[in-house]
This record gives sequence, C-alpha cells and structure tokens, in this order.
Amino acid sequence: MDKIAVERKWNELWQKSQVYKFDKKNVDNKYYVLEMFSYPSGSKLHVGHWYNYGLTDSFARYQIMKGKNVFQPMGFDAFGLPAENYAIKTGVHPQDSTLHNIEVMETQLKNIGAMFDWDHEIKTCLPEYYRWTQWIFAELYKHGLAYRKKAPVNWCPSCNTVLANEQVVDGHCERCDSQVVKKDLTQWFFKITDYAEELLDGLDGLDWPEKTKAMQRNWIGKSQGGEIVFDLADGSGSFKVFTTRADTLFGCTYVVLAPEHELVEKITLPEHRAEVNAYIEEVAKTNEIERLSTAKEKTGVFTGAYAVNPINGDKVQVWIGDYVLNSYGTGAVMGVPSHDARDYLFAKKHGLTIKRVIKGATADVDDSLPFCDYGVMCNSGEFDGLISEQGKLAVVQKLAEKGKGELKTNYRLRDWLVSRQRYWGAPIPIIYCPHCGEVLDENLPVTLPYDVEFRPDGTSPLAKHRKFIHDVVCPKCGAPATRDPDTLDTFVCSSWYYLRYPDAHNSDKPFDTEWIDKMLPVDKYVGGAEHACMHLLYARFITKALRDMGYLHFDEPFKSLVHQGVILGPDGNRMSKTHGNVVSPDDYVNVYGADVFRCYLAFGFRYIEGGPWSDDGIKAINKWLDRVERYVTAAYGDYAVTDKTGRDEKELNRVRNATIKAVDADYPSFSFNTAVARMMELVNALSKYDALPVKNANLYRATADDLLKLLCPLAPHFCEELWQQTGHSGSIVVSAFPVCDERALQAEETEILVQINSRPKVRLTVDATLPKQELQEFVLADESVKQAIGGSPVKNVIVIPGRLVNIIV
RNA sequence: GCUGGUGUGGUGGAAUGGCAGACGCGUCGGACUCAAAAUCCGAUGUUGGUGACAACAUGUGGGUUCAAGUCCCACCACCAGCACCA
Repeated sequence: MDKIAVERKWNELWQKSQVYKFDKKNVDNKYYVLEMFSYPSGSKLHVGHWYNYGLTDSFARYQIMKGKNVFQPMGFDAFGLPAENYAIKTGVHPQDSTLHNIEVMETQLKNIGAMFDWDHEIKTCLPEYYRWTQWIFAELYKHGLAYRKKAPVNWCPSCNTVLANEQVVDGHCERCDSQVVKKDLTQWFFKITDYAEELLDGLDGLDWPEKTKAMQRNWIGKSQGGEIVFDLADGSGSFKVFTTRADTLFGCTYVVLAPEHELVEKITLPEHRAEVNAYIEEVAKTNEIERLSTAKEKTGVFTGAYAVNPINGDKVQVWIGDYVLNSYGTGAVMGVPSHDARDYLFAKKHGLTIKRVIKGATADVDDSLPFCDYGVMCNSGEFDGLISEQGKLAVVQKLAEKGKGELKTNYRLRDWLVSRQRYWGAPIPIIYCPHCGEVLDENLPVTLPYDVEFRPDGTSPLAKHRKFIHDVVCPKCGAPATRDPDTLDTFVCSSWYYLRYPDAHNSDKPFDTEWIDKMLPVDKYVGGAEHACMHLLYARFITKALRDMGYLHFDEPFKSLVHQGVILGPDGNRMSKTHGNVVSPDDYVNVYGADVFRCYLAFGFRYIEGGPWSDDGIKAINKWLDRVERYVTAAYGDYAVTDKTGRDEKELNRVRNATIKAVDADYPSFSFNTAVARMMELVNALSKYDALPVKNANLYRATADDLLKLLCPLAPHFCEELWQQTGHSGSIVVSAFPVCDERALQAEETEILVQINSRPKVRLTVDATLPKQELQEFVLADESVKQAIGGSPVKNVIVIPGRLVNIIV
C-alpha cells in the first residue's frame, strides 16, 4: 500500500464528509479532549508536537469508537514575547509573522491526521478572541479581583527597557550584557490569593498525577503560625513579623526587614544611612534566585534602630537582609539564632546574642545549638515547660490579649502580576482620567494598533503610540484621558481558552453559560508538566472566579489530566536550536507516512516518561503494518484457514479476545506501547495459520476485522483503507470498538508451576476449574512432584489457583 | 539545600507480591535466491557444563514474606521542580 497517498486520500474524504463534526444535540454523551494549544513558533512542528497531539488524538479516536461524542478542538496561543523580539530583529510585524506561522502549522497539524474540529479554532491574537480576554479583566476588576500596586521589574538601563526573567542571563541583559537592575512600576494584579484555600482543597478531588498536585500544594505553600507586632523602641511606629515558631519568641535577639520594606527609609539612623543605601542598591542588582540561594552567605546591615520584643520587652536590633523577601509574609522576620540554622549563621557572623529558649524533650535528644526541632520551652518565664506545639499557640494567645499578635495562616502563593510592558498582547482595558482616576473601558475590544515602532528606546511600543494612548475620553465624565499602555500577560489569554472553544466564534458573549455548563469540564486534558504551577493554577483560578460571578456552575476546569513525557534530542538534551538537536517529524512522515510515525511514537516510549529520540525500529513498525496488510488481505481472499501449529481455532479466538481486553485497557491509560505490543502478538498468532483455498474462514476474518479496529486509533488512514478494500461499508473510524468475549478466555486446562521450598521444580497441566483443596491433592498425588519432594515431610502448602503451588518441606 | 521521580539484558521497554526480561530493535545462524533486497524460520541475561541441568541476576546494603523488580529501612547515582518560606 502506498501509505502516503492513502493518507492524503482519506484526509480529504474525512474533511469533506465531516465525520468528526461534534454532534451538538448529543451533549449528554460528550467527551471533551483537549491538548494544550500551540505557540505559533517560526520553527516547524517538532517531534514533541506529534507526540502530544498525535497520541492524544489516538486516545480521542478510541473514545469515539467507545461510543462517545468527542469534541477535540485546536488553536493557537498567539500573543507573546518571541514574535515581538523577532520584530525587533527583522522588522517583520508580529501580527504578520504570527499569522503566517499559524498557517504553516495548521497544514502540518492536519498531516497528523488528527480529528480536530477546526470550525472552533482559536487564535488568541485576534480581536474576536482578545475582546473577551479583556472582558475577563473587566469582570475581575468589577468584582474587586484586579488591583494596582507597585512591583519591581527587571530593568536594563542601557536598552532602556523592561526585561522578562528569561531575558536576564546571570543578572545581565541578554542583548547588551549590561547589569540589570530592579525598578518599581505600578502594575495590575489579579487576586489569586483570595482563592488560595480553595485552590488547595480542590486538588483532592482531581484525577491528576499526584506529582502535579504535590507541586501545586507546594506552590500555594500554606503555613500556619502567628503574626507578631514589634513596636519601634522610640515609639515612632511598629511592624509585624510572621512566624511558625512563636514558641521561640523569647530567643528573638534581633529582627530583619526586607531591604525594600517601607519602614527602612524612615528608621535608619543617619550614621548608618550610607551603608544601608549601598546595601539596598547592591540588592537591587540581584534576582530572587540569587538572593535565596543557600550557597550564598547571609548578608545584612544594621539600621541603627531598635524594636521591642513584645513578649519580654527586650530591646532588639533592627537589621535589613536580602534573604528576607518583601513579597512573602510581612516582609520582616524575627531572628532566633538559637533555634534556626540560618539565623544562627547570621548571628555568628554579626556578633549578635544567642539565647537558648528550647531544650530537647527528653535527655537523649541532641539539642546542641542551633536546635531547630520541637522541644520544651525554657528561659521563657511563665511558659517554661510547655512543649513547642502548645507553646506556639500560648505565646500568640498571650500577645493577642495585648493586641500584639494573632494566629495567622500564610500562603506562599502571590497575587498574579498581569501587566506587561509589551506590544504583542491584549491591551488592558483601563483609562486614566484626570478627574475620575482609573476607569474601566467597557467598550470592547480595545483594539491593538498595527502601526507601531518596535525599536526599544525606553518606552514600550504602545506607550509611545500617541493615538492609542491619547485619542480617548473618560467614559464617565467625557474629559480627555489616557489609556493604560501595558498589555496582559499571555497566561491570561490561556487561562480561559478551554471555555471559548465550544462556541469559538460567538460574537455576543465569551461563552454561553447554559451551553458551557454542559460542555465543561474538560474530560481529558493533555500537556507538558512544566505548566503544573502557572497555567494550570491560573486556569483553575479563573474558573472559580467566573463561577462566583455566576457565569459558570462547575468548580474545576480539568477533571482529568495527563502529562506527556518529553522527547529529548538524540544526545539526551532537551531539543533546542542552541543544542542543534531538533528532530523534525517531516523527515520521517514524508518517507513512512503519518500512521507509521504515530505507531512508532506509541510503541517506542512510555508515554508519560518520554526519552531521548532514536529512530531505531521505525522501519520495523513500517514492516509490521505491511504484515498487518498481508494477513488482513489474506483473510479476505477466497480462503479459509488451517492451523500450522496443530492447535485448533480456539487458541486463535482466545488470543483475539485477550488482545481486545488488553488494548481496551491500554488506550484509556495512555499505555500505547503495550497496546501495540499486544496487537503484535495477535498478528504473530495470525501468522501461525496458513491460508488455503477453502470457504469457511469466519473466525479468521472476524479476527482481522477486530485487529483493524484495535489499530484504528493509532493508524486511522491505513485501517480505513483496508476496511474499504475488504469490502466493508461505512467508516471504520467511527465503528464500534471490539468487545471481549470473556468465554473465549476461559481455558479448560491450564499449566501451573509447582515449587518446592519456593524453587520452581515441576510444571503440571491441570483442569482450570479445580478448586484449591482438590488442586492441592492433585499436585501432591502427582508422581513427578513426589519424586521432587523425595520423601521429606511436607510442612506447608501454598496454593494459588491457576498459577502455582508452593510446597514447603 | 528541600521536594518529587527514576534506576530491569547490548538497546527501547514488559511484569494486580506468584515462572523477571512480554513486545520490538540489534546481533548470530539458517531457508528462499546466481546474488542482493524483501520475506520466512531459529537462537540470543550472565557464568559453569557436550548435555539434561545448576548457580547468579531488576543501582548498593539490610529487612518483612512460603514467595520481592514490586512492600519497609538506609545508602548511591541520575533527572525534574522549587529556591533560605520565616
């Protein structure tokens, strides 16, 4: 068979007959399969795309054959930084390059032979989509979930531009190598932290990999402790620290503020100012990863100020240190050198007091300092003798009575910063009016202008687009106003696209609430594990926020999640241009066809593991499909079948049904490699039968039919062609998946293993229906078993019916 | 550093606590052929033995069990994620 010609033929016929069109009337039986949509990159589809889309399509095709009404859409996450960088480099407008890339990728995606419903294609960079991204911003704003505050950005003083983390290499600008500094800008945030608790709780009910759930739990990072108020010693103000170890408060001998803490400027004494300012400037140059690195020495400087430990009135020094982050907790920590390893090092280095307040619970505990485990309080006045677990509550309670503390749950999760000082994104629908302040622009879409200047010169392309910024009046009072010059993080675009798909071109609404409640949640979501914390968390947040606004009536967007593994380059590295190890599927698809390539990807890897690329064995898959063709064709010659091995047809029927059973379990669990292996076994079984010119070949033909159906999800064109060639009517791709006949699996006789003292000794063929007791008697009566035992007394016999008998002598 | 994962022949990988290595690749041998390709058949964990067979084998060392790749403990290596989380 000329596989490539056949693929072209069926691809066209399927498009024409709209065999994959989602049946809107049959929603009760819907099955929503979604692969994370593509970024329209300038390089073509790589092997990883095929691995994700091709094999998930096989899963979707399996669901169709199991009678589901499958909805499987495709689209493009089309905004983003690379297109803008490309524009700066080449002058090609992001819109032009992006739309062109999409066109190329659409053609390539169609070659996979996936049953995407292109009628509902999404391109996030089109106004028909991003107007609703802006609508989401507007709704969050109206419900108090979008707000502005100052936040630092990476700033390259030489390029005069904001850099993404990705563009900062070792603290330097990737373009000009200048030292990158932090700069505060007022930016928009989404209040994802309002949902921290629910995002955490909701994980329990999800059919997601445990690994991913664990990562989200860590990311949300719930911790329970106390918030404690420290007054400044001169009475000029106060600040709070968060701690999970309030039981160690008596050992607090200093406090450390983040260098960015708002109080630093105010409290620093004149004689310390120079040192403090120099330190702050130095910290602005480092990124968070450097600041928090364990390998780095803990640095800090004294501000000259003192605060009062609220539990015992001690005067403690106020320091600043880069290991304290302004974005976590209260931006201030108490220093307890005796019971915290980090504080211990810090205190040793700077000569600060170390005071034990916890001792080991029992004498055998090594409680030499720093002693960081729970223990018993000491040197803590009225609290002496309390164990840490009780002590940390008691201390906070005592402080609460004086208004100096409260129990507090803290989350590591931060609010979602969505402002980007970029052009190629959805404009933020906010207008600034000199009279009314910030005003939501509900006249959507706020269209992204095409004619902009990309050359970086200190302002983003939108900010210097006079017409876009200034050609606007306040919606409230009509006064001349200005637009927000920033665009939305592309994660905002991708946080709701699964809601848009089922009705992608609706121009009245982002989605129809009644319809969406029937279509969602997504039944199977497939994509890379690298999105575990960002995209997957944002999507859950948006779903919950829209639910609380009354637009949705479900809690979670993705009921079931699968991560495909990563196909590495042949050298074992991640495929990338820099490694020069990118493998193009086209080189193989042009030679062997899409079906062979899909089957190879299915067979050669554990789907969720992935691994280094190697094309060893792709020829073998090609040959195997040729074998399938030969046996299927033979079955439909005017032939019947005799058995070369001397077994009767029962054996063929048994293998046939065993294969059905196994493959029927493998597809839904994404175990494609074993599914192929089982089908190979079936073909091997078929090969044991010779075709001879007699009639009556029903079983052989039925087996061939089943084989085609089992294989169809992986090699749809190939199977459709053979289905037609063997005279069947209708399309195999929507035919019913074979059902296993359990009766065929029940053998009358079975071989069991007899072990003596757990060592395999004798094999016996026995009646498969023998109950335990009789099986034991049968085995013990057997001559060869008696011989193997050799007269030693039998102490114990373990019988596993159908498998083995273990005789302990 | 913390957390999670992985570790099985020359190789990709199979194994609800029950005969480790299914199914492939590769290699070796054979059939067909003038020859090659294609196809088909057979062998293939290691060691010892002509042999039937025996011993040893799932990163290392212990443990539980009649029975461990699988469960428990410790360690080693590699990979991924997170970065002092107060």
